[in-house]
Amino acid sequence: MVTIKDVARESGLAVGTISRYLNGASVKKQNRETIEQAIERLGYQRNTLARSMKTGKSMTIAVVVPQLANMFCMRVIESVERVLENYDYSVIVTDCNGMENRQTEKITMLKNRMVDGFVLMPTGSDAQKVRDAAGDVPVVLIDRLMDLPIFDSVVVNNCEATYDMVGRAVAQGIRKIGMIEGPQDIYSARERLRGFNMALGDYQLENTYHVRGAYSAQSGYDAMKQLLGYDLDAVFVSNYEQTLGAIDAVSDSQADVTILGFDSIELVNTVKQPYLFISQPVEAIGKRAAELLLARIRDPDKEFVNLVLKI
Amino acid sequence: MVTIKDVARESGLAVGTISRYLNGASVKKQNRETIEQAIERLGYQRNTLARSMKTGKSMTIAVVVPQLANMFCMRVIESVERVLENYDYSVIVTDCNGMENRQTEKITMLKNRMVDGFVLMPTGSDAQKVRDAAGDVPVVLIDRLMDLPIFDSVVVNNCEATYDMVGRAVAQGIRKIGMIEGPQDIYSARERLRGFNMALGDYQLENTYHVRGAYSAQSGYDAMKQLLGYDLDAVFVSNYEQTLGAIDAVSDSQADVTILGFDSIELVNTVKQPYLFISQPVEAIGKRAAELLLARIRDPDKEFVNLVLKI
DNA sequence: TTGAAAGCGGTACCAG
DNA sequence: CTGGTACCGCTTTCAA
Repeated sequence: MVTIKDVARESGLAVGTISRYLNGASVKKQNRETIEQAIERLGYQRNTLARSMKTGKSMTIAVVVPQLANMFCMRVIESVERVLENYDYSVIVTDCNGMENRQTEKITMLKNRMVDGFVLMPTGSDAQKVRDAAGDVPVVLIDRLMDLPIFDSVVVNNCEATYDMVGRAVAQGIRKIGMIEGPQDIYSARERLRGFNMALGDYQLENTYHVRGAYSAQSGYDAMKQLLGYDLDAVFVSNYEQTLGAIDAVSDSQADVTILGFDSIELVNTVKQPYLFISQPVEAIGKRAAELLLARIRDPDKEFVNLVLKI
Repeated sequence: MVTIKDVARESGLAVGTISRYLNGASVKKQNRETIEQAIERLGYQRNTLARSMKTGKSMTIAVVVPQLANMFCMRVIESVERVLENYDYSVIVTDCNGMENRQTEKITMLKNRMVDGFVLMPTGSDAQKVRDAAGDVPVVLIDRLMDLPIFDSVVVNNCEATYDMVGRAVAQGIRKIGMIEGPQDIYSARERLRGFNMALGDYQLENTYHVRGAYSAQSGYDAMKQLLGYDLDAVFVSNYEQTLGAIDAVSDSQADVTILGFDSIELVNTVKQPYLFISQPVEAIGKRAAELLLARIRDPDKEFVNLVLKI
């Protein structure tokens, strides 16, 4: 490994001078050229680790999500990255496999690697645990809120969006609507349920049936199979994965049920059953999260900002 | 930040002793307890950066892919991670947005962060460029090969699998088969085309039409629209994203065409058109790649291993 | 502007 | 088994 010392020796200058050159401080023109040549000749590359150790910053942001194989997460992250790269931050991604203690471990490990900030789609809702793991490194929450308002965050108006979507269904003459709920320890699932129940009340809908399931296709499938036993015009499904399963179930049973769900699914046009969906602004979520994080890094003591994007 | 020195002071021992304790060397029982208490009291956490700097290893593996929002990539990565975590490696993921120079940049940056190895789903095929960027850090290729055999790799038998699938279609009486090719700078696209052409010859299939497209749904849609202008029983589509578009196109046109493709798509059961597919062993790809990488890290000078998984 | 030297938080060697 | 210390590669004073 060729180090700054090698460059110093090669160019006949002091290490400090090379360092200052590397960091854009002013260096006599002649020396600058000597240095550039030496670097070129030696193929020197700055050791980011050593640098981070001195400066305490790594110019790296970590994104932590429940799982990688999730299109919603990944699309949000791509957006986060697009913003952050403009500010010379690198983005690294990790998942915690939906396990809260793994999440804590990963955050701790990343903090000890001196990442400068976290974008977190949280698993569990113990904010204090996250805060402890992250130390004083900024954290921005996306998609889900936790039990304490001690982070910046970007979420969508799940409750209202759900409410509105039921409204649209009602406007189409649909009145018997079932629901596949998500896990109630997940913020979005709770909010969507809340919105659904509000709509039930306001529109005076009756004959409704709820089944609770995990955020997975299998669970969506099973839940839908159950609901198909009832006399229902439509079923609201709490998330993307569940929707995949639900559609499969309806298709299997040749049933005639409108599905209301979150996020457009692939091949949405080829699905036979009527499917009304709410599109989440993935691009905007990522962008705003990145911006919040940058702002927080600049000013660690500013007030928390909790963004609710209207769908 | 609480350092090893603080722990030394707090416990009245020398830094060296603390370090040795941390690394699992033998420490007198009494001292061990003192240290543990001090660590507990102070909330000490080892600084991974400093450690990496001394040891030259970071216990981190980087996975670099063309894009994050790609289920195939992510499922492979999850598998990689499952293996590597057993060996105490952390996995971080980055994408290069399908740009070769970005890929080089990312690899360089990660090397300078002292990652211990790369799992790379390459963009472009300039192996030397990757080797230069990675320095002497091990690289294992997945899914795609490059122009020089200077890396370990795990790919599937794209050519044969494609050939066989066409054979199966022929066995069903299908003879007029079109093809949506992938970008020919991508290994898998070339191999699949090769397999397809071999089948054309061996089965003496005629009336075939090819359209070349990008690995994207839009491109698959457009290509299929074109092909639907011909008299075809089936169309072989080169990858997952293209297939999504192709199915959409067929559905739009109410055409009656069997689609042959790679990877099972979501909602595959609800798709009206007949769809024959080849499932890639994502789990195995990731597992084998991780194992190759571990082996290479252990023995940097062993011969390159190029695995071709039979589908 | 530059060189010399003191660290950043660890690890590893050496003498005891 | 322990303490002391040099050093990893870089940044950042401090004098000159």
